Amino acid sequence: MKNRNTKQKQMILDTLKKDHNHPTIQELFEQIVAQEEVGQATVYRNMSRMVEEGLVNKIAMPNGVDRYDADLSNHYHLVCRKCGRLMDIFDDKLPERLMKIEKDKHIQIDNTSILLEGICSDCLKKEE
Amino acid sequence: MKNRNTKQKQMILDTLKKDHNHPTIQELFEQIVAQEEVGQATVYRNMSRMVEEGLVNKIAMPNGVDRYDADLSNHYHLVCRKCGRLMDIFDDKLPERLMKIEKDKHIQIDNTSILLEGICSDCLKKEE
DNA sequence: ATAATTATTGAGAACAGTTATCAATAAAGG
DNA sequence: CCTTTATTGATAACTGTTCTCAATAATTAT
Repeated sequence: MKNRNTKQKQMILDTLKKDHNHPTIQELFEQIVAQEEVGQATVYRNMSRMVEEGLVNKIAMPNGVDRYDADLSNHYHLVCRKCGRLMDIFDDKLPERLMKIEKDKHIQIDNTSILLEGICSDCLKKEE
Repeated sequence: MKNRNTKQKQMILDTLKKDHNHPTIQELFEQIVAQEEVGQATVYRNMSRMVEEGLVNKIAMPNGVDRYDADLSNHYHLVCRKCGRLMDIFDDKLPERLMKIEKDKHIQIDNTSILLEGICSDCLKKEE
């Protein structure tokens, strides 16, 4: 008798799945509270549990608060220092290289987080 | 008349350079205070400035407090979930791949942080 | 169905790490 | 030296997160 399904938990996951902007917990909380009564402790609790369960990914940000991502596909992120957005970066060769490292260095890699800091393509275009 | 040299600032940088365990600010503070009078606000202030100046790297940890690194060479990190240590990972092919991504995606990458989570070679050996 | 059990919730207190405040100190330059 | 002003140290304030605990509600047993 563990890990019950509650409407709050479902609401939190649904909200994150719809939000493709890698929201913080506070941002998630605001969206959810607008639709339904939820305590923010509940959002914190469920988020960390869902991260443990692998339902959701946490993105540790260099200067600030963690962000969350319901997209579990193998991808990376770029935080743009112009517009501040966190963009998805997909690349199929990077995982191969990481597997090579895993073998060469005799380590076991369970999770990879790659955070690039720089300027996104949109902002680069505008600069010209 | 900006950016003066103080003995505190020097002390902080020296201490970080000697500590190869990617200490947190609190850990740094304890080491420094043992030798000399320093306020912890001073350590916080100088660390964030030194990160801005590029003298030092900040490592955003997934579950917890940021760690710092005075080794500016191009390398990555593995946090071991057995021993908890943060190990350096050097690989010369990864930067090439990232430069390829930079070109392909039309983005500008100023900084790359790669944090692998898993088990270090020492702990893997012990497990057998 | 109904009752019993217990995981989950919500509100707020507590906590940890970090930043801001401000008078005192001490670098840097004249 | 003397002046200027960046930096320091102590502490208060702040922010994001976790903890506490009684109330609630999801599951299991009756």
